[in-house]
Amino acid sequence: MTSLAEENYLKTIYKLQEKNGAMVSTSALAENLQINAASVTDFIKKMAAKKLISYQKSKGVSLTEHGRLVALNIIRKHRLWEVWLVNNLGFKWDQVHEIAEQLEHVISDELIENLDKHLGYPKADPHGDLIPDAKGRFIKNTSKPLLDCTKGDKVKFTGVAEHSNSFLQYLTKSNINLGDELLVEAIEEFDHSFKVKINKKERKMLSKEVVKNLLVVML
Amino acid sequence: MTSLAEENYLKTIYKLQEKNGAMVSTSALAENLQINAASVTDFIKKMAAKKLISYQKSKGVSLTEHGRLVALNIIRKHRLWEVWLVNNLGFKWDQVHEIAEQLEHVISDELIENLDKHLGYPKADPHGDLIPDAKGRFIKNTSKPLLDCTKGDKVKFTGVAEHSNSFLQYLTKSNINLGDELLVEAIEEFDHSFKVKINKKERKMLSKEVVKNLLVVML
DNA sequence: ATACATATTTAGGCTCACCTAATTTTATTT
DNA sequence: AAATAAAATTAGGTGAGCCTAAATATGTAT
Repeated sequence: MTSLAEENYLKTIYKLQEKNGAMVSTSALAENLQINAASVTDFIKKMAAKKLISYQKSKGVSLTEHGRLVALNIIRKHRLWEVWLVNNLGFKWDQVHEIAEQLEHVISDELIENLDKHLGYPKADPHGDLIPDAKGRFIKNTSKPLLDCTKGDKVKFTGVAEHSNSFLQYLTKSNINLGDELLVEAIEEFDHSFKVKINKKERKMLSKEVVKNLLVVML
Repeated sequence: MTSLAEENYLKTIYKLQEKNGAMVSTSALAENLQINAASVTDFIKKMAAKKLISYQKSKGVSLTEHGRLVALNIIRKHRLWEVWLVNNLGFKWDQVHEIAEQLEHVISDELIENLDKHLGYPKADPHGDLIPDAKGRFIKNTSKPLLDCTKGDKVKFTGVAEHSNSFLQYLTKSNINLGDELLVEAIEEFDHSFKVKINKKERKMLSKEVVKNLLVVML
């Protein structure tokens, strides 16, 4: 029903809408999909005709309710596959994105439901991103950037706001892992770096750039 | 490197070569791929140019060594995924083909090696078809059709020569499963049907059409 | 060997998802 | 408000992988 290209457009529009609000521009789409803007204009017209998105000429696109559900289904599949790759196949969290980008397009509702069951109905993927259910619903998310915390806060590291391999690998080699307890011992006023205690053991300095991208929940 | 279409052609050529000998005709390919013969002619020319197959005009095609290795790699992936679907996700042997047809095209050597390991390096898929290793090598296959057995033979059911859902479902509802021990108690001369004892318990009559498609090894 | 049937190839065309170059629209600066 | 820059669209074109219809080659029966 929806082609590979359509699925990739929908997923990208969804993510850009999450990040920047309602309307997604042609150029933002082109940039993120690595496709020429002229091609994007072409394609979004066809998607609008299929009622996957609504398109206002020169103003950008947004997902229709239908398009949103299709996008969430792809995201659901992507994240479930990532869980499987990490938990069952021994991949690291910085190795699974590309593979999941392929697996997410495999079509079989039964496969996905069986996979979900097999994995124990996980609520989040290896990066802490929440996994929507088959109807596109998320559990409530109470996480926020560590940056928003203050001295003395005790929190749990539950996700990342930045998914680049360099950031993920930085965390891995710093031995900071999902689920770790972080205690904010001090915040340097000058550069907004944090001194944190990890799992009641190690102390670490984290730059503002890092704490901005660590998502945590209060303990 | 190889496209989805190329992979499907290679796989189909491999299977037809296995079944009918060296040369595969345009029409056989067209029929099996459900593609118009004219399109096939077109496509095989391009594949020959890429040295995936050798093509003699109006005579048919055969795999080059390179093409054969690519084909075996797809088959390897297909069969490993089938094992996973049945052993880990709870699918039945008649439900996995279509899903594996999609999964087999996912590209990641590391994924396949990790999957192989995760599954415990299986030697055969849920239908008893042997799984080639990463270099395209099979273990030696000693199976033969039950039809070739004689009265008194005690054998193990290890595979099927016919993969249609109707045959697989017939076996399932007859409670005949891979690994079962079969004892040939009698062979009816008239219609070549077999009377067999299954797992030292049940007796069953099996038509010639059935015994022809049951692959067994001597015990 | 000729006629006929079947298989294969050639020729021309289509859709999908992309492209470049040129044009138009929108936003920003002066 | 006019000039300029940036974004978006239009127009025309490409390759992959398919199609139909027509032409040619191959195989079989008489």
